[in-house]
Amino acid sequence: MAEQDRASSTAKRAAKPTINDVARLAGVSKKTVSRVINRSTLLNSETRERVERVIAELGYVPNPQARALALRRNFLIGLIHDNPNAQTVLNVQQGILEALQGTEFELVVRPVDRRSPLMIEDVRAFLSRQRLFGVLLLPPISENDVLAELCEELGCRYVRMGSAQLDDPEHLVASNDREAVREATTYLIDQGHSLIALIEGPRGFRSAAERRAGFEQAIEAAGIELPRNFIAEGNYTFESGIAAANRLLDLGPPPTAIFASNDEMAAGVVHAANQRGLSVPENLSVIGFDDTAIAAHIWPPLTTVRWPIIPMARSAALKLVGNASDRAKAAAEPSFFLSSLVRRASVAPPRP
Amino acid sequence: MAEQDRASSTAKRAAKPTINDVARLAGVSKKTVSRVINRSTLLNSETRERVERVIAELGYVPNPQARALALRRNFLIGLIHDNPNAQTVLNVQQGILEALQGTEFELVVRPVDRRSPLMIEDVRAFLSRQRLFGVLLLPPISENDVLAELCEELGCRYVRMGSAQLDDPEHLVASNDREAVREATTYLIDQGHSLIALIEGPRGFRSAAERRAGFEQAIEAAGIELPRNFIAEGNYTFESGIAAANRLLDLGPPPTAIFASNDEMAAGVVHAANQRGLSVPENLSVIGFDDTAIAAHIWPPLTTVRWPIIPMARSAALKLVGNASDRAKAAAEPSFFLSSLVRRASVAPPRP
DNA sequence: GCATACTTGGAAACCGGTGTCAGTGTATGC
DNA sequence: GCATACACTGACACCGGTTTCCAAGTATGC
Repeated sequence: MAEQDRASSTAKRAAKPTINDVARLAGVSKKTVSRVINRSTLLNSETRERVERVIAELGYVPNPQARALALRRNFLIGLIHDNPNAQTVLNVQQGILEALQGTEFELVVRPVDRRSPLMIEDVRAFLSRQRLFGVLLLPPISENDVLAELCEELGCRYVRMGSAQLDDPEHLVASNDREAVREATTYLIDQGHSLIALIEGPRGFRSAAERRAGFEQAIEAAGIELPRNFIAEGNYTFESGIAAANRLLDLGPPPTAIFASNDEMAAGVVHAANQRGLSVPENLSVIGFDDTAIAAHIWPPLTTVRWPIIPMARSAALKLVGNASDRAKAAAEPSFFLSSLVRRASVAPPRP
Repeated sequence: MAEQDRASSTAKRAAKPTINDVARLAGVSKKTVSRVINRSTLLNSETRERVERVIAELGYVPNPQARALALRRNFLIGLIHDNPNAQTVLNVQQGILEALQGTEFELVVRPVDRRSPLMIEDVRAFLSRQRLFGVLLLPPISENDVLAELCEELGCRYVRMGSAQLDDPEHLVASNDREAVREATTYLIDQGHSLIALIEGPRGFRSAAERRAGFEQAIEAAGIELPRNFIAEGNYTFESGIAAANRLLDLGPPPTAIFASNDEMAAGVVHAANQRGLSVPENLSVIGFDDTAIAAHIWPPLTTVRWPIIPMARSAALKLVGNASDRAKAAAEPSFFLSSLVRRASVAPPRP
């Protein structure tokens, strides 16, 4: 019953020419056609031409499912992420697709819920079901070592993106968040600020720890002594930025500058300042991190750290698929990217 | 050479149990295992149990490529889009994935460039190569009839999303943009505005035309006579919103309220107003469209039209995959969604 | 008790490609 | 002129599932 149903529902689809049709019309064997498709060098140019003519005539396109079965691997790259920022995720997708352009690989997206206890099992089911060629892991979930081990266990290639230490260039594409944040904080200090607060990312995230470390290094280097509660925690969302800003601005004395660990939270800080009748940058300087679209689009335009996520994603994807054909090239793909400060209008010297 | 290389590169991957292993260990034939997997009713419950035990023991998962080959269809849904708004695209992905949750379908994303002359050929290559189960088309590219015909021609199921007329409920999920914009414009009129400008979307887009029609209906119903140049064109980006706002605010007299055809452009209007020292909503009222994250995140929070894109995407996906198993259910899936006004803080009566 | 219908399970073909290996035809070496 | 090497091609098995077809077992009707 169910079987019949399924059969009839596919019956209407147009029958496509197969490799057998091509072989028959060209008067050669399947294998020869396969050789033409795969650019084998062991081929008489006359035969190749004849087969190619038939292929063009028929509009033959190899069936990727059959290929995947015979080759015991498919051409799907997975993107596993739980990043809350839409622009970041889309930028990553863009970078990956740039790298995949012209190849036979396609991108399958898989958002997951970091907080779900079933997350790991969910990913396990996904990976064993689909047997992807490989996966890319986006921060913050890329920091989860269990996930990386799961990939190893299931024999699935993977590349992690993030601000982690450069301990494994084959599986990691990273950026120098720590130095970039130090630079940004030093910029605030150079502008004359000494009451500088930090809104950090969630505890347990390497990116959060790296950014905090950069902040603290700069503060320490300047010999500044900060009140303990000048470090607030957020969870990378706009709302958490508002909440953290309100906590900080209620302090006595309040900070004259706030570094938020991503743009989303920085936008929340600007929002909270506006709500309180404080103007940015006159009453409060703000710096964000990421340089996503929102940074340029709010008022005032946000001074922020540009995180080169698109090149990072492209590089990660090349590393992943390059691994298949050209290991050397894949290994040569850069694993480390530099973030840098973008100066816009949300920073000014503190009012005397 | 190349063949050898490929073979060796896959050799390291863990060998997974196949249906043959299960059959052998359970002491039954492949077909019986297949029947268990596919929940066929023609099975002794004792046999089923035995097979299921072996499946669990081995951790057997059917190979989707082999299934796809045998069934002559795969389990991939494509999302073809050229939407400039990250939040919209991600919301759509979220809606689709909610619908696909628990099914064997996966989502493949495919951004395209609407302006490229190769776009159609690009999509054709994509569709004939991958032989997807079906595709979802996002606006604005969903309005391209050539694309829909291409899907028909290639025998690829499709569902279009957009603000188009409800002419084909099997292939379309739409919203009532026109009425929603009329409502929003009427709200501005009720607040006392009569110098109301429109920033419309690009010519040739049905969504742009629908929204403009709603605007004009409201203006006409109120008996307002607008200067011709109170309708400016944008292209749905933040920057085009700034440019259009500057053109409008340079007019004499300038508008006291601006309706922008999406939030991105509305944010640009707010940005431009701030740059000119105008405050929103005191000196200028602004309404957007979409209710994406940016609407709530800029200051002041944007009054906007909520476009129920997530439920629309979910419904579109259900329509697409439901089509396979349960035509009736798919047809029953709603094809029409209501947009409604969300009142925030960017609208106030005009200053006397 | 036997014919019949209905379950249940297996053998073999098939989906559309790729890998292995043997066979043919031509160039080269002696 | 014959043996050998090499380039090219095809027959066939195989990837891991589903489907067709048939046979055997079992329940039911008479």
